[in-house]
Amino acid sequence: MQQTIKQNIFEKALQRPTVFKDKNLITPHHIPQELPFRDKQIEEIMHNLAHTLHGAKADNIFVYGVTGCGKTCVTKHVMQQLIEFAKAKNVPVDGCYINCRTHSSKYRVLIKAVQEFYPSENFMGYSATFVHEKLINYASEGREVVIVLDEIDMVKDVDDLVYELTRANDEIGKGSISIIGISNNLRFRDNLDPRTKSSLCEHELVFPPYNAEELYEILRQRTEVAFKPKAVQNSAISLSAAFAAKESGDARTAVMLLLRAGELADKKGSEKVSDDEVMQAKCRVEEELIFNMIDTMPKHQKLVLYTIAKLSMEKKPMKTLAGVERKGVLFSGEVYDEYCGVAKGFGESTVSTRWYRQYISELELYGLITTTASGKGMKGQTRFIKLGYEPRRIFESVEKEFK
DNA sequence: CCTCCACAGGAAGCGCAGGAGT
DNA sequence: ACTCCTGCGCTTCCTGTGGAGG
Repeated sequence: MQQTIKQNIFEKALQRPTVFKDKNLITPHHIPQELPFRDKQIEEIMHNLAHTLHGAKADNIFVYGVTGCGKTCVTKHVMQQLIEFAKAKNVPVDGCYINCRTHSSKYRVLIKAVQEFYPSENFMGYSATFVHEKLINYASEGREVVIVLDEIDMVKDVDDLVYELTRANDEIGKGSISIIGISNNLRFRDNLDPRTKSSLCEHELVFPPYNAEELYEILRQRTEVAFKPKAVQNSAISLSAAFAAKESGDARTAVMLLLRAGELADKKGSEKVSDDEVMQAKCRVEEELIFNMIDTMPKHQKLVLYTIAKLSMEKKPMKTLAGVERKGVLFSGEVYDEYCGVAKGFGESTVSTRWYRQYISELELYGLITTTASGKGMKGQTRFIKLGYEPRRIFESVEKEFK
């Protein structure tokens, strides 16, 4: 006997009420149509690229500013507009966007660019000269080509790359190649070869970080399109903006915060995103960051952190050493001894005390622990170590790995 | 005052893996 | 395919520091 087919489990997910109208519009990858507070930058890039529409080479531009200040968004936006316009007017202008984090050498960048211009062919494995020629040929057909190199500081042989691309213009008769380099590393520019610097930085553009009011406006605009009407309280937007502004003026963080807050509201079945959800989302985003960080740590650093968490939880009655008050505060030497025991327990070797101290300084740098130098009343010199985060969560997450 | 303790942290060097050059 | 080079993770060794104790 056949039973009636049960409702598909995903049906329930679809029927579930949500605060979102279109969630895609509030992910950090989405490029919005409007880019507030960046008119000046858009104008400047646009003016420069407009030369290409008259059949002339555009200046190379170097764009820099901290993460999440709109560099990539603005550049992509202007490029998109340029190419759309050129296509509509039938002007031979073309361009491509390359993220140098994934294409981190001259060769890989060139391959990627040529691949964009000849999508039907495969150039992987061809010699660097061949790829170079192919790119020149493409421009020589009378095209003004603009290549955007995002995170350009990640390219190992960046001097070679910029030299080759700028020099290519000497070989091209009609047509040109221009570069837009984007970086959030402010020192990168100063470390460039002087010749590279002068050719890449014909035009420089600085993107300042957003302040709280600007972030508020950005979030408000995104909320309007991504969330259902009145689903997000104004105070929740302000709070997200304030958190992000305090950290670094990073719009990406602000957007992520609001996205997570929306997801939390959905999970709870709430129709509104309030301050509470934003606060919780902030904790979650922080937690995600912390656990990602722990995830990528070397094994023994994890064990050291685990030991600190373990000892902080145990809160052993202190060895009465000159009456030092001890609330979750540990001695450096004591942690090392315990760590050796813990490592043995897991069947692991141990690192030397020197390297252990290195790990401790790093953990402090990450903000996972705080240390203070021993003052009076202590024999010799040591560091007091205190965990800056709830020990149980760390303890459990690391323990899972070694069991 | 000298020595010891219990560390901090710099410098040098070692073994290894992975990439570049030939 | 082979060697050479380089960066990384780590150890060993060393010097420095400041209170405790003889």
